[in-house]
Amino acid sequence: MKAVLTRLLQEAVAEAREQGKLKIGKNVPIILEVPKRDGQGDFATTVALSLAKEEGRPPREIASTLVSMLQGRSPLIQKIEIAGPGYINFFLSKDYWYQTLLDICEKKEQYGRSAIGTGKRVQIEFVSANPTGPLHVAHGRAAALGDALARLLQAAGYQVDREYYINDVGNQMTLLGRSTYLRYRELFGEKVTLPDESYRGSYIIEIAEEIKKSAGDRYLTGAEEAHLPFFIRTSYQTILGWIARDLEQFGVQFDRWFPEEDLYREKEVDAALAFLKAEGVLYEQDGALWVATTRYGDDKDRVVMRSNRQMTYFASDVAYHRNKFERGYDRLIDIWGADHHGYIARVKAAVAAMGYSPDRLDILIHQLVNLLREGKPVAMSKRSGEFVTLREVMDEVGVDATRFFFLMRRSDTSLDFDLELAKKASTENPVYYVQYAHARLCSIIRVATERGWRVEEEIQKATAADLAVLDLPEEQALVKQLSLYPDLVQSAAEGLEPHRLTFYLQELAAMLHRYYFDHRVVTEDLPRTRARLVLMAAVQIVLKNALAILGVGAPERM
RNA sequence: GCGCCCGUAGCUCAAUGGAUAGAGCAGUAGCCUUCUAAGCUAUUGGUUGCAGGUUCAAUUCCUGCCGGGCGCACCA
Repeated sequence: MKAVLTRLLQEAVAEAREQGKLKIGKNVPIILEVPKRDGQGDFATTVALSLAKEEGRPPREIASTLVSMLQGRSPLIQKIEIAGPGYINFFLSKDYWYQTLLDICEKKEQYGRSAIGTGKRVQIEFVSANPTGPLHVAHGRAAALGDALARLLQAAGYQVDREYYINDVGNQMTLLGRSTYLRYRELFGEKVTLPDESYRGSYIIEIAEEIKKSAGDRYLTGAEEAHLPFFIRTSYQTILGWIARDLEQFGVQFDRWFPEEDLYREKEVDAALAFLKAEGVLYEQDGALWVATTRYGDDKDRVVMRSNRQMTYFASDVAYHRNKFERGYDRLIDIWGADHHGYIARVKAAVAAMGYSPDRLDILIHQLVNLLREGKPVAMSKRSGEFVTLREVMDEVGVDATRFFFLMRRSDTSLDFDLELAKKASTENPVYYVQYAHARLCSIIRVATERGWRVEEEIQKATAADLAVLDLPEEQALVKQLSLYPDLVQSAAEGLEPHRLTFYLQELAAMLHRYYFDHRVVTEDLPRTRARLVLMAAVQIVLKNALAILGVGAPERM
C-alpha cells in the first residue's frame, strides 16, 4: 500500500508541476509513515513540509494543492486530510482492509514476501568459530542472527547462501593438537605440565580419552612431532563435529563449510596477493609484505606476510573475500563478534583494493551476551576453559526460546539473557507470549471445526462483503497491524535488522490476546463467526510467517 | 592517547529526520460458569548523559565534553 500511495503522490507532484502549480518537484523523495495516533489517518506524508522552503510557500498551501490532485484517484482511499503544520493524512477505505484480509488468506505463507532482492545473490558468513572448542553463548547469538537474517533476506526475494568459515590453519591448530596429545599422555599416568597457551577445557580430555579407547598406547612412544598431525586432525574433526551437530539442533543449516586451508591449497592467497601487487598496493618493508590499506581508509597499513615468511590471518581474509566475490555474489554479509570490530576498516579496504565496491560488503557486529540466572550473572571464565556452551543453554531452555531471546535486541547492543526467565511459561516470557497467541488461534479454529465449521472452506469462499461485519475498532486495528507486515519485512531486510520482527510479534500477540479476552469468535451469529474466523486465520498466518523468519516454531497446542 | 559501538521510565529495551518519545518487567488495584488465566484491565513512572550546531522539524544528522563496553601486533 505504501508503494501505491508513493506512486500516487509522485504523480500528483509531477502533475502539479506540469500545471505550473508547483515550481520544483523533480525527484521529490516521498516519505510515508504510519501515524502514531488515531485520527491521523492510516498513512501520512510530510512532502509538503519538506517542499515548503524551496517552494517559498506555506506547507499547508502546498499540501492543499497536492490533495486536490489526489482526490478520487483511488477507491482504496476514503479521505485525505491536511493536518498540523502540513501533514497529508490518508484514511483508507474499509474495502482496503477487507482486501488485505482476503489477500493474507490467499497468499498464506507467501504473505509478507517481497521482491526487493529478486535476482540478487547474497552470502551470509556467520559463526565461523575456531574449531578449538565447543560453541558458547555468544556464538549462539551470531547463529540466531545470521540464520534469521538469511530467512529475512529470503523473504525479501534474495537468493541466500549461509557459509561457515573454518580457521583450520595456523598456530592455534598446533596448540590444539598439543593440548590433546599432552592430555593423552596424562591418561597413562604421566605427569604433564600444560603450557600457558594450551586449551584447558575438559572437552580436550574427552577427546584424549576417545583416542586412548580406540588407539590404546600407540602414540606413547616416538616423537611428538610424528604424532602431532594425528592429534591435530582428530581434535579438529571431533570439535567440528560437535559444532555442526549443535548448529543443526539449533536449526541452522549451512550451505557450505569453507576451510581456510583450501585458500592455501588452491593458491588463492598467492593469487590475491599477486593481484594486489599488480594493483600497486602491495609493498615490502622491514622484510615483511604489506597492503597499503590506508589508501582505502584504514588507519594503518597491514601485514600479510611476516618477515619470517609466515602468512597472517589477514592474508587469508583478503583471499577469502576475493573468493566470495568471484563466486558471483552481489552482496556479502559478515557477522562478527564485537571484539573484531577493529578489523572492519582493513577488510573493507582490502575489498576496495581488489576492485570491489566496499558497499557490497556489510559487516554486522554483535555485542556479547550476559548470561543471568534470576537476575544474577552466571560466572564465565574463558581462561579456565569453563564457559557456558550453546548446547547447555539449548538443552536447558529450548531452541525456540533461545533463538527468540537472542533476537530480541538490536545486535549491536549487549544482551542480557536470563535463563530462568527464558524457561518461564508465563506472560513474562515473550516467547511463550507470542507462541501462545498462535496456539490460541489454533484452538479457536479447532473448536469451530468441532462445532461443524468447515473453516478452510469458509475462508476460501469469503468475500469482502462477508467481512463487512468486522466493524469494531479493535478489529480494524488488528487488520491494520497485519497490513503493515509486508512493509516491516521489507524494511527489516533493508536494515538487516531481524530484531524488529520480535517487537512486531509481541505487539500483534498483545492485540490478539486483548481481542480474545473481549470478544468471542465462535458464536450463534453465523455471519459474524464466519468473518471473525477469517480474521483469526489471517492473524495466525502472520504470526506463523514472522516466527518462521526468526526460526522459531509456531506450536498448535501448548 | 587513537578508533568503533552504546548512554532513552526504577530495570531491560523500542522508536525509516516528523504530530503529545513507546513496550515489557518490577510496583499498586482488579478480572476465570467462556474458543487455552501460559491470558486480560486499570494505574504510577521522562529535561532521550551534558553543551552547542544543521533543519520548518533532532532520540535520530554534525562538533565538543562526560560515562560504559570493545579494539588498537610482523597475535589468532
